[in-house]
Amino acid sequence: MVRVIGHIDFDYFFAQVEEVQDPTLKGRPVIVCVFSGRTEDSGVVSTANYKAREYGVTSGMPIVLAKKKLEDVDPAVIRMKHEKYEAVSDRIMRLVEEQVDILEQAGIDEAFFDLTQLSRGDYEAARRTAEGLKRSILEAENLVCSVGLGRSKAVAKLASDMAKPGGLMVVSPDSTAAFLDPIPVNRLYGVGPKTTSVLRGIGVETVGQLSLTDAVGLENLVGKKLSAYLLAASEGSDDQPVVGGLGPTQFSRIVTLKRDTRDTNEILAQLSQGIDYLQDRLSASGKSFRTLSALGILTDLSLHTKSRTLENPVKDSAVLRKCATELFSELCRSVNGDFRRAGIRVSELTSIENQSSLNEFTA
DNA sequence: GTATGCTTTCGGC
DNA sequence: TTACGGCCGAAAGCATAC
Repeated sequence: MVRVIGHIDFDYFFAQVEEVQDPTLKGRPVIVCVFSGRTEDSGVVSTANYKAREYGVTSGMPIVLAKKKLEDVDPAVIRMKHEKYEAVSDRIMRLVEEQVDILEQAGIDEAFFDLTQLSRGDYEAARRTAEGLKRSILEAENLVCSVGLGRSKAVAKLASDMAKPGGLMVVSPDSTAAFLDPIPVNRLYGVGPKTTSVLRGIGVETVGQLSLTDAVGLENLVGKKLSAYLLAASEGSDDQPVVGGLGPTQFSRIVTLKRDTRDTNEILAQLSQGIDYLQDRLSASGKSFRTLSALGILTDLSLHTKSRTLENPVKDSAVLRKCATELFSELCRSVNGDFRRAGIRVSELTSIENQSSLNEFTA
């Protein structure tokens, strides 16, 4: 049976949550900002509502610049409160989960879902379900979202994107080819700048052109595995499943330092709470990590990292601290300038149950 | 040579 | 004129193994 996959995306999520909580904000430009604490207004815009975007404000823009662009129009400048948005997101995700076969959360403000069983492959039935979803979210939380339906995760995601703001786009199996054909190849999952430029080299700019590419020639160019995937994806027929119950695959903490420095001890002191936080998250989720990375962002905003993968997963806080110290020491030695921001990340997470059963096998 | 795993960097939100 | 976060997962760049 042809699958029915959905993607849901909460529009300008953080700013919209703020609007719902304070209806007097509606109609005004709203920017939700991360303040780094360096100086009064140092930091960036995380999310801008559509009114603010009309004046050229985008996410990632320095707060000072956004304020300048909005100086004549009385913007609401709001400090980001992540826990608040997370609570709203959790409620919405649970609401959606009740109405679909499987839900796969993909970040705080988006998720994939599978409606194949529920709709019995009928796209009109699925459309009604999607409309019901949007309605229930509007009734329960007053929040607008965009939804896309299609035969694969990639198609569903592209469709929800095109449905913004606040719409629903259904790409039936029959209309999939026509929908995908004009889309630039770099919009496909798995296609970054490198692959895009390789494809451009053989005159392939759009997904439609990709689907007409000679399989053998493509294989010689990008390898067997990627070429098979690309050709499947170009027809919307890749079969990546929607997987429920997945947690995050990495935890990280990054801070803006009190002052620029390349002193290992100074950096570690300011990251100390962050390390504790990662330890707490590991414990709370029952995970061990195998890879630890030290991240540093120089004053020119360039990113530098050092990472280490251990032979076996660990959850021990002493190991975490010791490795972090060593990695930062190496990182500081390897760069020329001073760091403005520093962070730490644990990845290659495994749950403790898996680890013990693995030990039984390897013992 | 192709697949796999690790490290580093990139890009989206 | 400049200004500049904190996450996440993906992509690319390698090294090594078969």
